[in-house]
Amino acid sequence: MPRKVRCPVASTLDIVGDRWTLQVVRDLLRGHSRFSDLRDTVEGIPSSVLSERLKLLEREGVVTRRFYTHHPPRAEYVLTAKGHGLGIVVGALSTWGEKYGEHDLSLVDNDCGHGLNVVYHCPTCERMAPRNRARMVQA
Amino acid sequence: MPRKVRCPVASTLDIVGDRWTLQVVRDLLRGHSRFSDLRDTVEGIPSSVLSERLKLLEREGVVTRRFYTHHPPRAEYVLTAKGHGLGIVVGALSTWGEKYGEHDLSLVDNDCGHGLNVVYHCPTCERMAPRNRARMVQA
DNA sequence: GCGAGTGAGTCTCGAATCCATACTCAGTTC
DNA sequence: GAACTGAGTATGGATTCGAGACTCACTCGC
Repeated sequence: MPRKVRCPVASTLDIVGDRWTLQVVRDLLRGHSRFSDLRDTVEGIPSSVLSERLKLLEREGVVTRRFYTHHPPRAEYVLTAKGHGLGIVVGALSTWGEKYGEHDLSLVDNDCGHGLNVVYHCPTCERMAPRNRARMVQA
Repeated sequence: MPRKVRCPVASTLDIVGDRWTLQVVRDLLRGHSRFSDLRDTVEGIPSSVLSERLKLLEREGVVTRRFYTHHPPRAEYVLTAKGHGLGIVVGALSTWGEKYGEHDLSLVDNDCGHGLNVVYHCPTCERMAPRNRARMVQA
């Protein structure tokens, strides 16, 4: 139960603030949707933890569970619009990780094939904002 | 000890994948730099956890510890360039949190005062990329 | 029809973290 | 010189994590 009104960073971290959840979201974004698929692609996750995280994400409206077979119950997990919104968080983590380490995955634009960054953008002025202009303020 | 070469999301989460670390970074970005200051602004953090996180962040080159008084040793923590790079991650969490809940803080452009978003950007083509064009690929 | 296999989890239990609270230590202020 | 402050450390019970075994309901090959 989150406290009444708080910092949006804190309340987001209540949901995704652990080592695994955003890796699950990453792989859901990449099109993996079945339990066993996620267990294999999210390296090192115990199935008990995966099971818990998926339940939490479902409660929070980030994924929906859909049965594609009922008779042996076989579920797949798909991101809601809210869940897709977490893509940019995963992208930001990826961008930072790519910059400061060597990895075998990277984030690219599917059209042009170039590497992508994540930047601040003011939708009102329709322009990008440099990082040092971003401030958190009391509403 | 991170395994050799991995997903940049996973290795970033090795450092910041917990409930507190990105809240500490958020407040460092807002200009809070002393231990007691952070303990008060990061709501609910136990001082032992804050102490541990700051040590980890220092080891990882995200913050540096600087003594502004030696005689009673008084330290302050400042973000490195690497640490400032995490700002965009905090921004992305904030943007998502603001969209899906009520809060009393929000992320704005310091110049124009409008609310900020976080978006993908291709630095090569110098244009923004819609979320659905972002892909993680094998390098 | 029967044994092996598979997908989607649950169970168990020792190990690692977390968190609240108390405490320390070196000055500083009243 | 008593109380306070800033910057942590220590302790110990509660919680969560993680590896692996287990379950359950089928399906497939023979």
